[in-house]
Amino acid sequence: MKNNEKFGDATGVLQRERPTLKTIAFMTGLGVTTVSRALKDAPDIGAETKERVRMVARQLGYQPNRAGVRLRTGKTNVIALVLSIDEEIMGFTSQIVFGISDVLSGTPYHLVVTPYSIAKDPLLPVRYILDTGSADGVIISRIEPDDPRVSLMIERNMPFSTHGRTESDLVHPYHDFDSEAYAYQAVRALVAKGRRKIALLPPPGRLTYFAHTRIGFQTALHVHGAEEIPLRVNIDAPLQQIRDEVETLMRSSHAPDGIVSSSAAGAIAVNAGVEAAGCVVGRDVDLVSKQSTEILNWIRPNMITCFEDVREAGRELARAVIGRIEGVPPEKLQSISQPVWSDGVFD
Amino acid sequence: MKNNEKFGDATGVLQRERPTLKTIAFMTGLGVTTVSRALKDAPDIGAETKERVRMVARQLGYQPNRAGVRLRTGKTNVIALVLSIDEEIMGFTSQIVFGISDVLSGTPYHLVVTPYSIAKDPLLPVRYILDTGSADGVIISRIEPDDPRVSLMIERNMPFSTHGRTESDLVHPYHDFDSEAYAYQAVRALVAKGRRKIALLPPPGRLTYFAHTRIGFQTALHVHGAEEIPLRVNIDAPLQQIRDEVETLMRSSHAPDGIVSSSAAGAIAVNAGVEAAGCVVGRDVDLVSKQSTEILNWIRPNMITCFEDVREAGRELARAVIGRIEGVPPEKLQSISQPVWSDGVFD
DNA sequence: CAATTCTACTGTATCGTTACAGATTTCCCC
DNA sequence: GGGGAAATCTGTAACGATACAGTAGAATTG
Repeated sequence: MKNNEKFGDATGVLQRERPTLKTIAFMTGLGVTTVSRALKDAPDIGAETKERVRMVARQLGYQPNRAGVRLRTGKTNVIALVLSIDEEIMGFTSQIVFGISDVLSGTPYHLVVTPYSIAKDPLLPVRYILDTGSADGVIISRIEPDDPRVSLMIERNMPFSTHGRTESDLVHPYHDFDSEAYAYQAVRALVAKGRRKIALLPPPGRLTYFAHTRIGFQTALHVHGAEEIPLRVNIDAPLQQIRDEVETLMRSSHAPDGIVSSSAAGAIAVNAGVEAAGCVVGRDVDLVSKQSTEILNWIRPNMITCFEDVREAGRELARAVIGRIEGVPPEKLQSISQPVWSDGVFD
Repeated sequence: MKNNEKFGDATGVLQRERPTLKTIAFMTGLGVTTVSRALKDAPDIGAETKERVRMVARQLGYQPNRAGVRLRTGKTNVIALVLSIDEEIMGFTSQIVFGISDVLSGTPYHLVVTPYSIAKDPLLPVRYILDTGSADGVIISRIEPDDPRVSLMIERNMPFSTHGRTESDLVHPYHDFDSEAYAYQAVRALVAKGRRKIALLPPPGRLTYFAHTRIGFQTALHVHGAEEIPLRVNIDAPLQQIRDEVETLMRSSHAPDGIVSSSAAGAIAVNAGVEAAGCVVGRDVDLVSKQSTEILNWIRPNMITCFEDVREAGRELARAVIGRIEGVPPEKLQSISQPVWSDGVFD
């Protein structure tokens, strides 16, 4: 018996080799197939046998060999997170990674991080994953209204979820922050403070939530009778450029008395610009921003901030891909999180 | 011939199936083994054959099936990054991930992120990787002087690199920031500004770089004739606690006139504490911090800052593990990065 | 009680790759 | 021209898991 090579050492010394189905089969006296089926609770295996197999497996610390499963079934047990390296630096990435891990840690899935540069083709990493079948599910961010990655993955039948929405009529799982509500409420908060000349530091125009932000912003301006002071940068611009642009604006005759920023890093640059122009946030101008950590409040307590729970977003996204892998219809895997304003903004 | 099932479609329509060695073997008329060996440039394959195989492989967009390789050879082509979820929030994690990816993107390695909580056993994730053989190499951080993960991985012969050093005599690859130099130079900078009563917000005492930091700090105090004002928190404490501690200290009779922080987030809390006590950084007290983004300078331009290039650290760490995997001796895979002070600190 | 169905289990082939032990052909040398 | 080495190439088995098509024996049925 060939098995003996592996099990012949009856002295009881350290069993170094990693246990496989064969090990369990040998120990229980069953066939490998039976063991395999017993461990997945197949209906054609006797209850007592299952129990016995499970006990031995537990005792040996058996963990299925991922390569074996993957080769035979095609199931990788991998979720790929496709990240832009140009993503906001301030904790966004780590929070989303940790959020995803929160959920995956209770599953057999591993998280593979696949960064790309928006300077190159954003389709590349997705194509790679599709062509090599290297993941069971994919999470992407920086979604565009008609994102080619979304249509590609749907066409190729790859489960995925997106951080952000598209605007095509392709139905897919997503999690998104309600940027329209955010912008609307931001303006409302400024108006409540008596501000009427309001500038917006928006997301890049390519991304879907740019439109959401603008709609909320403009609606609120209209409803509350405020006026937009145009600003010619977005949050993807270098901080220095945002600062300079804001400084110029603040020194001009049409300086805003309120500014809404779509990112924490952007708000920091805006604040620097305001101060460079000799103004003070909270006195000459009010500044609203969203943030994924509490950092802004530590820096300038009189900034008006709302919290976007990116870690929870990560959790939602992970739940969504897994749901999709398990066959849940996409329309049941969509969620939108609401802005949470810090104390005192709205009462 | 069984192959025909796969290649019988002579109409030339879409070759959807992913190509394997068998595909190439069929197209070139060679054996599977030959193709395999040709692609790895084995010496017993004819030059012309190799060329032909490479051409066909390229043309088909052949990519070796990772599960096949892994099952047969045990090589996973995976680097595992083991991260504490309690890691500094401000971009540390993302920078290190992107740095590692910079290097891995030119290799067949994928990056798997494995977070853990320091509340639980830090050995767990490492043990899991060792027991399941799920990576060819591991990167860990938050290194302790006698880190059990290091001895475990050496014992089990798992290539790894560490962000931070140990103090045992186990030789292993690492990358570290020179915290001793940082603390020394930080004190020197404060003394140069006329400060003499200096407090330190150190790393947690468990970690190796706590000692490095303290040595640099105390040496500089001694050399430059300054005095330590004790502070009873470390950078792992909640920001609120740091703030309160600093505020109390600043209000006391033995308030420091200089503070050195070992993290950017810590510096923000320190600054808040200083201001809460009615003092101003740059006037009543000078504050030195290191940071991995430029954020502090945007917030409080008169903080004294030095830059720790965490992304480059990620690159170094990735190069180091890969070196180790390829058999480079560990002592050749050690590096220490020096603090880079912002303009004007030292001239 | 023979025929059928059920229950519980098992052997074989296979996924894609590579290690290993040949096999075939050519070439060289004495 | 026979022996042997060198140069190329190839078939088989194996890694660990699972799909599938059985099989043996017990239970049920008419």
